[in-house]
Amino acid sequence: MTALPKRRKSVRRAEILAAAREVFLARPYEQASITEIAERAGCVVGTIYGYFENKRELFDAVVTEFYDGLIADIEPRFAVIEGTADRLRFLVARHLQITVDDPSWLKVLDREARGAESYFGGKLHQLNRRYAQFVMRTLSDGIARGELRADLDPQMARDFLFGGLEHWVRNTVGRGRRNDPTAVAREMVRMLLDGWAAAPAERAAPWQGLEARIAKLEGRLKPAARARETEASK
Amino acid sequence: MTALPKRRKSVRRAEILAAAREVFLARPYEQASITEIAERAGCVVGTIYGYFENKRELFDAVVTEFYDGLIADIEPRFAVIEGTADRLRFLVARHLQITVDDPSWLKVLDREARGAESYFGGKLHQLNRRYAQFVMRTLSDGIARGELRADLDPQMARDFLFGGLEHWVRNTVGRGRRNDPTAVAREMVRMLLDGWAAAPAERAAPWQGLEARIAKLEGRLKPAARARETEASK
Amino acid sequence: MTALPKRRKSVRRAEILAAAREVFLARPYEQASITEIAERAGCVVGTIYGYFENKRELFDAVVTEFYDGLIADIEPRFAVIEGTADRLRFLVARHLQITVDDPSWLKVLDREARGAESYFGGKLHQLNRRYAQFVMRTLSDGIARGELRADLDPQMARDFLFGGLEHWVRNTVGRGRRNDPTAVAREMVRMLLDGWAAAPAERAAPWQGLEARIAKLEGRLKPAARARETEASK
Amino acid sequence: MTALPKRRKSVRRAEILAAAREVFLARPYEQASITEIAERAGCVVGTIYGYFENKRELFDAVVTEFYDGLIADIEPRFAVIEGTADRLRFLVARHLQITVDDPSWLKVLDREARGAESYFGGKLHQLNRRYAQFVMRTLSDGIARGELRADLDPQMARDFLFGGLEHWVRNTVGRGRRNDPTAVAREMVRMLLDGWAAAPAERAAPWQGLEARIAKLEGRLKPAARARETEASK
DNA sequence: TATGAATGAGTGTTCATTCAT
DNA sequence: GATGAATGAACACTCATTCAT
Repeated sequence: MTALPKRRKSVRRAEILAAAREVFLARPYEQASITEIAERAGCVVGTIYGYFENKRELFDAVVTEFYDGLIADIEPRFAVIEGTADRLRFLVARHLQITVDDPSWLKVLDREARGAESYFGGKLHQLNRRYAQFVMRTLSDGIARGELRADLDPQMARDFLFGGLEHWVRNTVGRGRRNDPTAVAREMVRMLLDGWAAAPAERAAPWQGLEARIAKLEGRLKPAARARETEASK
Repeated sequence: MTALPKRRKSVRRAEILAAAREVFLARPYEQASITEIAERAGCVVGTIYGYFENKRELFDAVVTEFYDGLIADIEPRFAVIEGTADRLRFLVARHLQITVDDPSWLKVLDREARGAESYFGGKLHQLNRRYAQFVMRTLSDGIARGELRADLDPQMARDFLFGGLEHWVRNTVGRGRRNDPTAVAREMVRMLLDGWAAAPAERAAPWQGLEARIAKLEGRLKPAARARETEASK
Repeated sequence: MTALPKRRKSVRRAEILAAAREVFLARPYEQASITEIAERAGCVVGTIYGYFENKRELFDAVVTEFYDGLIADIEPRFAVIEGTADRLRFLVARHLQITVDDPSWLKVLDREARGAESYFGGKLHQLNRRYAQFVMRTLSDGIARGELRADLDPQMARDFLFGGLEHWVRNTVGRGRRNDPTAVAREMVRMLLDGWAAAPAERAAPWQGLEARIAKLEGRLKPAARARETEASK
Repeated sequence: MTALPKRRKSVRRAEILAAAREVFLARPYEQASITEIAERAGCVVGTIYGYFENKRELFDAVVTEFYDGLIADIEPRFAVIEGTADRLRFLVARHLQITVDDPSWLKVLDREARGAESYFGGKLHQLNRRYAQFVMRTLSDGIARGELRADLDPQMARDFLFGGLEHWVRNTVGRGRRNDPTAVAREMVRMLLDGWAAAPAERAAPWQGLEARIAKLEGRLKPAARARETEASK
């Protein structure tokens, strides 16, 4: 009899957003219909336009919400990891975890988010940059600390990291295969890091001094002895 | 009212194909319209259906034509390159060349790979596999010859190569920046190859011999001299 | 540009239904176009799809409406008629009355029954069965009461009744000739009933009693009178 | 090497006709396509228009061919049957035989042939009339010979015969049930003929005279006796 | 603020028919 | 006479968006 407490705008908005997320995860943008979103949100189409300008803005809001959650989840945990390899393993595993939580998210992000011509400089691009910053920071820090080669191009490295993840997910998870984020992350980072790592002091040490020592030694030897040495080294 | 002057079937087909290529390069599949293709081809929609069963088949024909040309171009040149690094540099540079010829191609290819669920096992997937075979062969050969680590996962490596290329292209060319395929390819391959390279055991060979030479040399020297050497090497 | 003034949903629905009835009565299903229905309903095609899922459902709704009205009209009047002949005359006359109200109805009904292979078991088939039940009940009751031959096949009888009506209507009304349902029904039922009627044994009852009365009477008369009677009856 | 003997026009025409028959039997008129007919006939669409004005004319030719064959088959056999019942049984059985030979024919004839508004007076109507003449002749002859009631309306009887057959076939054969033309024909004709038959002399006789006799008798009786009779008849 | 009926331009696809070769 | 490429109007159906209530 007494009216239910009036729903605040934010509640309604959240309902619509939740419904939109469901639908956008289930269908490609073009095929996702406002009508279906309204149905799931328990309101009518017109109502949605009271909260969002149009379909695209609603989609952007859904993606924003996702990125915000993702970044909020990563931030504090990332902050306490120091080593370059550890950080990369964490970030890669966290990225792969997305596909475990809902395999559709990466599809949506890759396919739809970057589809629009207006992507660069847009809202979604900013969000993606914020997310990618974790990797960029890891790489710059790694270079600064000497854990990564000084001549590594961080942009390029980032592209190969995310691009590789995208393709691997598409070919693996996209085909219905399971994956263990932690184990896969370890393997990926190992593969990449061996190439991106700065030549460690100890790795080069064994032979860096040798040439010099040999030269010195050999210089001292008699011509005869030297001749014999040359013979033996064949 | 009256039909255009008759043309040879193959000519008309080529015109439609060319028009379709233009349109499919300009818009995502869903947004590309048969009507627009017909307009650009200078015929009516009905005519197109005399040459292609439906929109999807037309799209497939466009992509097939592209892949066929690409593969035909690569095949003979790839066949005469032997070294793993050389092969990779060639393949990466050739891939980047696509974006120079028409920056939209890779967008189309990637978009559609992500598109229809029927992708895997389909026509386009086959073509993509044929193309990717150049990389896969390079990787297997590299492993067989000991130029790449025996425990390298070729699928994963391929995913990171193509995925990385895709992202890099999107972020670079996609933003209207120019690129020099050869130079970029060199940098990319260097970055990846240092990590994919064969394990230290084989790679160390050049300096493993040095140890022996040093030992021999040092064994011959007087203890006094040896003491002095040790001092100097600090 | 601007929407027509809002109407109550049921009103619009009725308008569309009425327009659809007109069109479906005028053209075979395949040739009836949604566009034309929309025009007659005074709305755009899209509006129709707000009320009906698709063309078929709209058609079914039109036919359903018709059958519902027909059955509702027949039911109470049929309920109070007992004799088999009376019932049949009523049902046949009512059926013919349809053609007087709108000569196209029977064409539509027959056409569609012959149409989709999915007819049997479908919605329309159910409706047709409900309607045909009046005849089937009449026939079974008639057999049960001994007014119809025990070996009459009710299905076959029903087929000949409705089939005959269909052909007769097609050849008579279909050619623009008028008909008086009541008179024609009487003639039809007479034609059929003489054949479907119960066997002579039961039918003879009315005059079987006469024999007895005659025998009694004659038995009282003088032989002379009786002789003369016999003579005269030749 | 030597050219095959040129096909005469009639051969080509027959091929097209045969192909058209196949297609029109397989699909409703609207869905039967000239292209498919051309394919089955081993020629191209254009060729067909060299032999037939348009699709409708081709359809009519197919139906004509069918009716011609049917009539030619019936004519000589019908000519030697005299009795009304025998003739009807023959005609009904022959009609049902059509469904055994190819169950689609009656569907085609009923659905398509009479669909066109231009049916009456048209070619197909003429053919149907010729076919129906066998029944009409049987009925008139039957009346003339006294085998059928003088007041039987032959048109109406014919409609019920063919209409009944059509419905019965639709409900029986159309549902995939088998039928034995001869047996079914016997049952149908029995059902109809008992009703259409003229009242045989002996059937009416028993009571036709009785009334008269009773009247006479009763007229002679004394009022007292008559009173008693009335009492008893209750 | 919420509603939801109406809009109308849009989609891919079909096919009988024509006519230049 | 045969060809078959081209036509072009027609089709059912969709859906983001608007706006009077």
